[in-house]
Amino acid sequence: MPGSDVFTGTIDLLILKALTWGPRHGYAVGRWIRETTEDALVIQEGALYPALHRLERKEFVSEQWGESETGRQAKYYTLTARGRAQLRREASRFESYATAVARALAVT
Amino acid sequence: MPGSDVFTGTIDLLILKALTWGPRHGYAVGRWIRETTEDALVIQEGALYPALHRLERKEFVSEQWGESETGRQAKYYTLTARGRAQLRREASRFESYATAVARALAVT
DNA sequence: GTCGTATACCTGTTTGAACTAGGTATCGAC
DNA sequence: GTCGATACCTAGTTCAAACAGGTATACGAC
Repeated sequence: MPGSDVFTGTIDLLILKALTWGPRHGYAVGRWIRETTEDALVIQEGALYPALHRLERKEFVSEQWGESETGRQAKYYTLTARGRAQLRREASRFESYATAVARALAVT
Repeated sequence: MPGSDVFTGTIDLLILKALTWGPRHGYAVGRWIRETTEDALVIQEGALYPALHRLERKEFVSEQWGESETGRQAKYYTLTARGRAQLRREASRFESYATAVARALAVT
């Protein structure tokens, strides 16, 4: 993960979160992450699309081609039941992890 | 990062933090991380020692052989000025990153 | 005595996520 | 007509972390 812009593992988590309100296409997922984190997290396309395919292989999301708001063909991703469970697991793991690190950093 | 036990990049951060109170040897660094995070973070030795060598190469820490509390030879690591600066940078990066992710996860 | 456990170090190999750096194509605006 | 935004893709590279071993000392239990 050369540049280390992103902490490994959080991309999947954020993608799953982005899909909690219904199907979204890949490009929109990336935009959602960038926007809701106010540019603090920008997922490169070379990381985003492989991550989506990875999640599809693991059956955390399913794919459907559809039409985007702009009238273009786009691949929509839908959170599966397994994906929803995975999101809960990963979110709680991230939180306890972040808390643990923050606690360690706070030691004086 | 196979098992995904640890979010990439945080090992270095925690090692640097562990050295803020003076020199510590590698084994003690690993123990400190495990103890202060109450087993939430257990750094494998196969990740810990290479990380220490990496930080040494980058001149964030320096090495000195010494005697441990148990009277054994042990390699002590000391935070350099550059290491201290790196710790500040990485700690603040982690905090803003964790905050951004937490904010995204909190969206309803 | 030797057996297990904790201490203390090490590295070769593999894995795989993220990055780099390209590529294709459509559409509206200027 | 070309520029930017949208929308998708993947081959190749990097390198942190995990895996899976290894060495050696000290100490108490048995």
